[in-house]
Amino acid sequence: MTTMNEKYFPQEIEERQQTRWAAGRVFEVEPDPARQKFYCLEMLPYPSGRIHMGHVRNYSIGDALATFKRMQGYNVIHPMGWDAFGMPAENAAINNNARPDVWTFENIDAMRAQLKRMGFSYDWRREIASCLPEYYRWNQWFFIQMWKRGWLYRKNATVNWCPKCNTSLANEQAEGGFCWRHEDTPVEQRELEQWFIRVTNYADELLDELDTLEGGWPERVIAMQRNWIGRSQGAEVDFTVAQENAPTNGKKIRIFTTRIDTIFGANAVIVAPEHPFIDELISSGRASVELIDFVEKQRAISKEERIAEVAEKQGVNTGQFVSNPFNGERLPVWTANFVVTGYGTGAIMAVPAHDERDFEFSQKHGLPIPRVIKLAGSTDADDAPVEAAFTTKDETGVLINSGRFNGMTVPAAIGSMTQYAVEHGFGEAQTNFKIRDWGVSRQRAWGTPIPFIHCPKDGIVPVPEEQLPVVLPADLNFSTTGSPLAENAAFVNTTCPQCGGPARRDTDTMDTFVDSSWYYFRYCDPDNEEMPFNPEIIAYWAPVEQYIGGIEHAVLHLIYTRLWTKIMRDLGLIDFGEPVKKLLTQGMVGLATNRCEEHQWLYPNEVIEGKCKFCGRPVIVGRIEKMSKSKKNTVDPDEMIKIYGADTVRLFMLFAAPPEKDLEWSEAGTEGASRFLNRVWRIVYKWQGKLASFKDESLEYSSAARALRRKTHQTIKRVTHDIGDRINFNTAVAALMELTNEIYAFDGSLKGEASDADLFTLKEAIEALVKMMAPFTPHIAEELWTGLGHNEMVVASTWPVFDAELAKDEELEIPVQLNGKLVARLTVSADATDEALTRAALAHERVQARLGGRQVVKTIVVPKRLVNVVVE
RNA sequence: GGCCCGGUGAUGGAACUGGCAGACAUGCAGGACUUAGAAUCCUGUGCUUCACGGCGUGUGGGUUCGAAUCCCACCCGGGCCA
Repeated sequence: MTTMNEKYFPQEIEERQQTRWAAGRVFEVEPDPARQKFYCLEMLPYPSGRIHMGHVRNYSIGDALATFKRMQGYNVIHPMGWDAFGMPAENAAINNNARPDVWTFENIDAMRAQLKRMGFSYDWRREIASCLPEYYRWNQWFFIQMWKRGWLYRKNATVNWCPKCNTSLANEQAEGGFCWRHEDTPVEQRELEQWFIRVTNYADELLDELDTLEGGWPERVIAMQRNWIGRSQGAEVDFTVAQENAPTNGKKIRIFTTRIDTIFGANAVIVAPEHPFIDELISSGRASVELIDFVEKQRAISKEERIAEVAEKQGVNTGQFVSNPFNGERLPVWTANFVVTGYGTGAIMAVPAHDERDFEFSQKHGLPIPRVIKLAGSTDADDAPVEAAFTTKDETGVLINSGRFNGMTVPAAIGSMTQYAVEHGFGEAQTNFKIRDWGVSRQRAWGTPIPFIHCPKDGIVPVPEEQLPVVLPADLNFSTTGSPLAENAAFVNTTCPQCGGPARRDTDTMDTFVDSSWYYFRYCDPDNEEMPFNPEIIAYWAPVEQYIGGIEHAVLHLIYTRLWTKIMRDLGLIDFGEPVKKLLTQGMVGLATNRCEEHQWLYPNEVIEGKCKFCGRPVIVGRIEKMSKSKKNTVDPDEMIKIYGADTVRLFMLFAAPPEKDLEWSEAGTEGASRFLNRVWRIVYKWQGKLASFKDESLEYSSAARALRRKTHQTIKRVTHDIGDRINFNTAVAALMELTNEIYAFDGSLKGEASDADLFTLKEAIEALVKMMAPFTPHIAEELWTGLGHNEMVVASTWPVFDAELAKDEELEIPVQLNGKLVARLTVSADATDEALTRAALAHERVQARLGGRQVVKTIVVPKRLVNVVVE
């Protein structure tokens, strides 16, 4: 047993305890069917080189929960790894002539050391790095399994292309027409042959199973995913091109609509600029100069940009006509920027009276705006001009000007008009999704090679599974404008596994979201060389009980990983479809920005008393923003650890705000956290060695001792609830601070020699306090635990259990209200009856004085909480 | 425009189910100890008033014995979608 130092030296004890945990292997776990498991998972970092405060917060939250659950007796798996493929490594290779693998592994080593300095309770034996062939071979294996089943395919597609990344991007990575990594770089459109995973097979399930996540996942993440999947039920209808329009006459343009009930109000058919109908017009020489010009311009702009709200609704009349299959009406065919391919059929019918975009478009181009829906009970004439689009879709809308369908409500008309279209052979019911098949090809060198071979004779042939992994060459040349992988002859040139003739390897690599779609399954069985993981082991550890990460992954990673889970289920590897039971999205760590007129953005330590350190000019303080290097509003976790120790940094992160809210880094707040730890240290130091073990039976407790015991047990109850049920660490820490204050008060109240009962009371309070600190500040808790004479580790000890009898209040302070306004407080024994409370309240002199003889109408008693006297 | 989340002291935040608004912490003020204190300990601290008291959870209304909490309208901030 080490004796405690009088003073708290965090750096010294933190190193000692980290060594002790590693030697004791206390965080290393194996499946144990006799114990209940708990999978605590935090989003794995990209190995950029340094941990930032966002990571520290994310992992401090996860670690607090992991330690708590461990102390509660769960078999807790708590792993960490590296999302190690991606662009920064490649950029380092290009700019600094570094090797991406070397650069990445150096970063991993540096960041692992930082995480270890934080003292997180990871089972490091399970660490994975997605750039290692031992990991990414299973990405390749998954691809081949999917290919065999037709879930992976190739097609020509217009892709979002970022000229800075030199690669294609998924739709999710190109929102608003800009690259997600280069917010100032507009995305270009390119036509490429690409690999796709058939997400649409799973779209219904991805949407419907969101319901099962309610309660466990934040509502807004569920809402974002619902929007993203974007299921819309409607119908497809064929419009036939009019006879006089040779050579396209008799052809059909198929449109998608969710409002077939409004088809009598259509005034045009609008096709996307990419629609084959436009190509036919152009190739047959029937397109006007204006049309060709418009189409060319639109095709160069990303779809996201075209349909952005701010974009003006633009279009050109093709000069062609179609007939409305419901009433034979001749309608002009237009093309417009707000209709795009890839969604529905790439063509719509314009119903200006009942669609806002169509209304705006028709007004601009002077097209007629007939109304076909009337609000039940409306007195508007059926042919009155339409002032604004009217989009009611429920039973209150009734059809007018719609022939035989007049008088039907909107929902009824949708059903019967769809049926009519089916019966007459010009349409069918159709469900569309906004979510696209997942384009997984990237034209990058630092990623998982896609394991296929292009043979001139046999076409696309998967690499035989026994030849996996297809390893990235180490000698990639990055000083090229093209693809380093495609230019590496030794990699590209191979032989066809089927015919043995010369063939070329596919040179695309996988989107890195593939890596992160299943990494936490691999943690459970990280060294498996036969399979991605052993299903029996996964059956024990998965699914994840608690996942913690940033809200920025609400639709990207978190949809892909749900998808991948369903794919793995259908491959027979697992027997469930949802990987994560509870999700916590933590808020960002922010700090106000500082700017000097001359020296631009300044780091916090470059500002001295509101002035620039370099030139003395007053600093312009900006609003609180997410910490970022570009604005220099960052604080380096390592520096904070050097000054305050890891425990203080962790404690501040957990105390300053509830986990899902944004948090402002504050030096003053950190000082406060540090002060608390010192305060605990001093009181434990004072009493350690004196708190010999007593049985508490038959001791006589003073009222002060009874009060402290009550506080101890109430605190255990509260902290257990705050961590376990609410995941609210800030209030849990506040409760521990309250307990500490009470211990100080009790200590100060002791006069002369402390009795056995006093010593027991202190021992009980201090030991509970130290144990409950372990999830937040494990190093100091461990050190104090040792100081208190325990040989076992506190992180391996059991969570305290409260005694309901001891937690009960002896007396209560009951507020008395008069008509809901506070007028007095009663101190009564905890078992006072409602009648006794009422009598005491009415008898109270302040109540009597305020009553002034008025008649008491009634009294309301909330048992053990309040009395309200109601008068006229 | 639609949907969602939020608005509480000087500051971060607390108040779990409609029941004492402001726990805990920061900051500030005062005191103790000290050669000294930016350490530590103690006390005070929503606003207003000499006081009794009055007023207070973005604004206005409502429900209720009682509203930070529920309902309606509005203002402001953030997010997602269009």
